[in-house]
Amino acid sequence: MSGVSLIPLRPGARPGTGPGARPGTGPDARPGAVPLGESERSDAARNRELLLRAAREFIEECGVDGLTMGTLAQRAGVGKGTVFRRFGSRAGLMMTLLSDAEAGFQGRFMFGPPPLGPGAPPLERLVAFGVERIAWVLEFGELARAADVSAYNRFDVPAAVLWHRHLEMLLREAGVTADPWLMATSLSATLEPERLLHAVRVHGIAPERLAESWRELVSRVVGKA
Amino acid sequence: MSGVSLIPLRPGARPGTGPGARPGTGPDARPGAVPLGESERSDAARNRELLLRAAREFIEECGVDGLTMGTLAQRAGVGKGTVFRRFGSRAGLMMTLLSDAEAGFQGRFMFGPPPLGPGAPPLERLVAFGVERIAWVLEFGELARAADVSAYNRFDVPAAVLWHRHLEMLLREAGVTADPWLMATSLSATLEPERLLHAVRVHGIAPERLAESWRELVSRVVGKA
DNA sequence: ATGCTAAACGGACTGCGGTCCGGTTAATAT
DNA sequence: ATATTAACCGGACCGCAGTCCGTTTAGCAT
Repeated sequence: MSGVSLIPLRPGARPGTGPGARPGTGPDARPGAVPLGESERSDAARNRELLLRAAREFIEECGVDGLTMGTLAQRAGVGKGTVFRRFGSRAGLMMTLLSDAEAGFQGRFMFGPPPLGPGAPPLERLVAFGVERIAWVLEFGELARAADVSAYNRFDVPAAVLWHRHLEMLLREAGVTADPWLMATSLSATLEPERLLHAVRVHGIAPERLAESWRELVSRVVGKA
Repeated sequence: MSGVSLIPLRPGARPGTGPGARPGTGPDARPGAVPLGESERSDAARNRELLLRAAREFIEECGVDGLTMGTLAQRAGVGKGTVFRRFGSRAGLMMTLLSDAEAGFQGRFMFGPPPLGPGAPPLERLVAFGVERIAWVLEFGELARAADVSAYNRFDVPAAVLWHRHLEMLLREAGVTADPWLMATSLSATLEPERLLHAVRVHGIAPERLAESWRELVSRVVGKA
């Protein structure tokens, strides 16, 4: 429970107010991006912590799918409106819950030691990225699935954009000249939580096999098969 | 409005009764797979046609997202329960609406003329499959998106299993020995309606560019770059 | 025609995500 | 201490997907 995302998962800058908050209605109105540095009222901060703690407890007991916004509000002893003001939506809540894990992953592939971080050859970094991501999804995928907002803009969440750019950059460095943007899109698709979880849970695919297939795929894509 | 799926989109054999119908409760109970050949009561058939017609009209006017089950029932002049008994769920309704287009696509890649159908070299068939699929998604993707049931088993819908097997077979024929099953999974992921639609609608990617990238991808995967 | 029964019908009902708005309170200025 | 006010609070409310169950009816046997 510490650290803030290097790149936030959600567009809104503040950890509390999500994009779901109504724009421009009533005194609560606040533009999506706050100038940063604005502080939170003490009761708001207290309730946020209360809610996050309650949410984690509840998920521990009943699983991600068992958590409803109403129950959470009740359990935390606050009104339902408060939950939605803080997190914008159920997906927003899940993103907040994920933000530490996400920040850790981002930190490792951007600044960490090779081969995941900078310093290794691009192909090795690509392989490491996928392998690490697969492990990450196996650990946090349930939450990640619940954090997927249903609209298209699921791919425009800052974290997703960051992974995509990272993949695209590595592809370019590896010498892929044929539409690296779309190639990165295809690679991202391969690493989607829903599919990965399905392969493991329903078809009993071993994680190592996923990793090996990823290695094969990226090797062929960069032409070093 | 003719023709029935070669491989149904939904597990239930009958065009009406979906998997969502409660199993074993009350007189309506009917096992998922009916022995086939069982006939439909005339009022049921009439209402099904009524509902499908109304649904198509409504979608024409208000778009897929504008269609709610309650409104549809009202518009067709039947009860809400009837809509759900017929189609099981909103996703089931959408699948039914898609079934003609889906059957057409299936027929073309399984029995149609090369290069999509049998007769062409596997790589060419792979390329054709993706290109055709991209065009299909651009036409029916909105409906396909709404037909995606939210659970994992979205990938276990018969039609999805069929595409997957088709891709896997072509990969094997093309000489891919490294885990064709997972490779087919990655390729399927690339062709998902949600991502394709996002690329086109949000990022303004031209369909030809999608097709070209697909060609590049499969070429590299089969090692004929 | 009449009676029987399984299937179909329909609308009230539940639970959930998400919104609204009148009342409350923390922070600041005086 | 007191006044001011912007932010926050809470729970009633809405629309929608999906379920339940008492009622009706098509199809068939007599």
